[in-house]
Amino acid sequence: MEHDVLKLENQLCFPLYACSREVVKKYKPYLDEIGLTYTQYIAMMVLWEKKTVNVKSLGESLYLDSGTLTPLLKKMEAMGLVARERSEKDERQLLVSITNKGELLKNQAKTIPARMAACLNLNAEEAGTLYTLLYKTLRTGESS
Amino acid sequence: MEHDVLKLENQLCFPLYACSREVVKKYKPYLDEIGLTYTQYIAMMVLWEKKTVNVKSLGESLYLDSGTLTPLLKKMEAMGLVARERSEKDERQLLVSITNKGELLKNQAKTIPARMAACLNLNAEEAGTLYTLLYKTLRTGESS
DNA sequence: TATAATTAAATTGTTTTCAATTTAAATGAT
DNA sequence: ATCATTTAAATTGAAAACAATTTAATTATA
Repeated sequence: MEHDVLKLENQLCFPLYACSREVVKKYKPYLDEIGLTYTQYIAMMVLWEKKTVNVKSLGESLYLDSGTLTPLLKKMEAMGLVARERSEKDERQLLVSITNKGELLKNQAKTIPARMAACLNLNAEEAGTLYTLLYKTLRTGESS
Repeated sequence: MEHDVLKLENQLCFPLYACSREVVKKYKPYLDEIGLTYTQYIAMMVLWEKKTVNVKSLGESLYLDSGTLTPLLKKMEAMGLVARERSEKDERQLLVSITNKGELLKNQAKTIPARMAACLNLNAEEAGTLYTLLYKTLRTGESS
């Protein structure tokens, strides 16, 4: 009865990986209602809060790089949710700004968090603990 | 100072999604040493334990479907890590079996979990709590 | 038995993600 | 001022993941 360090059920990373994908999948029906993918949804969250961000800082917020964000933002621009324009102060930077249409979407989105939370059957304390541990892990070696 | 339910920092799903990707990225240098991707690595874990599984049950173990697994397993077959053959009892099923070469890889892999754990800076209690909460969330609505 | 329904993989097409490179702009050093 | 370095996005190419469909085999039903 050895403790096998390579057994799937003895890993911490695996439930993290699987849980993340399953939870994102659970969002799909709600996000379909407002025409967003999960990645677009979290990008909109940043924009609902900040109104304008450059790609770099959006990427830092979402832990995504320009390889992911550039096509995502072009599609969101085509959907009329954001505008993209170069910074005048620094032409290297692309400023992404929320449009009126993007602002209006927030009204339709605001019921989603509560409906999702209801899916998860964690109580408030458990959710808080999970949140804290995930952010602690996320901040590990932020330098990478 | 309203509590904005659509603020990124008020979400539980986001650190889950970001943390999962960051942790998988942390595996990369270790997995590169043995020539596996993360998905191949967790598939190997199931095979190191079970020796033979069909695609369906492998998918249930990993929360992945044949659309992901078929190309993954074909590549792993080309790498000589697994063999693929139809079940004689039920020709619909494809049996995936570990090869000698696949078995040997376990020796090289066995140092990985401890080295990864050292990266995460969670103590044993925190890791245990996180593990439990992730599996609780993962099992929510297993019917999906 | 014949037909319908179900199941398991594979396939197709799309999206996401990431690594690595490229391009262009800004900054720093000589 | 010139050249080197750094930085920000974009691009390219590959892998991963998923939805939806297809194919073939099995099981259930009429």
